[in-house]
Amino acid sequence: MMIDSLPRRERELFELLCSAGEATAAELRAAMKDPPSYSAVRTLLARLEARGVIKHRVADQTYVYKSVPQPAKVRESALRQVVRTFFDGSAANAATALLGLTKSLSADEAEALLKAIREAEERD
Amino acid sequence: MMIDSLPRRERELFELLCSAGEATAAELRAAMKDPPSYSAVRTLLARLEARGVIKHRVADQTYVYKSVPQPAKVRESALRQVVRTFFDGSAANAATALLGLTKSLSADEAEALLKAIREAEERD
DNA sequence: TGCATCCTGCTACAATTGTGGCATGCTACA
DNA sequence: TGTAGCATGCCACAATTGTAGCAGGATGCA
Repeated sequence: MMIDSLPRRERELFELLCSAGEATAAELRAAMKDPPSYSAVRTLLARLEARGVIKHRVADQTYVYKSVPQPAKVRESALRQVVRTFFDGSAANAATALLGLTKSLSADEAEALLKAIREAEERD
Repeated sequence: MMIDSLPRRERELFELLCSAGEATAAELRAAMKDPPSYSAVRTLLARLEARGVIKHRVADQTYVYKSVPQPAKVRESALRQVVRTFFDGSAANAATALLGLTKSLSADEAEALLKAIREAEERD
């Protein structure tokens, strides 16, 4: 199911869907850049569903889509991909770079980071 | 130039190239999954070059390709994309998740992280 | 009850992508 | 010197993707 194997537009939709959690065709369309017709969006969603990467439920006579794979799994594989591609496999370097992009750090966030660091150190 | 606007295979090559720094068609082909013919790879590279996202120099009668945009820029935009898509815009959460993926943490890495955290806190 | 809506399921088709073939040109070495 | 080995530049073409149109079925309200 690997996300990088999806064609451009399907991937865009899938990522949008991951970011939204759940969404209808219209909502997703609104979030796309250069949104094609509503009809086109639905075709793409149908293709994604045919591939088995997303599924829908019906609510109010409208399809509400969501990712089939666990969000956590998708996230992890996306992270690994970035780490491999841009950080020579070093997750730590990637994390450091990420912190460089952070505007502000709440106390909770800082604490969670420190905890994650301690745990990573223990895993040595 | 946005990387997500590239078609599947071109994107794959571009990412491989980012990861390698510089590479020839043959090297890139070797790194691809389900490598198509050498000829196909060269066509893709030519297209990427036509788009202006990669360029080549000649060394030993062979083209050596590399990314046109600064690696740092590409990295940053890739990170931002992941953060937006999978971490609701929170770089700190993404960094924390990244640490959860780390096998081991060297002293240098841990120190760099702590420094980055301190700096992020000061930016508040 | 009839008409706007909004959604869905097809169907269709052009453009882009993915892939490979072939002729040509430069080395290198037998 | 000629022939095998690579690499390049075009060219061609099938498959996939990107995009949209249209018919049909619910819903809601004038």
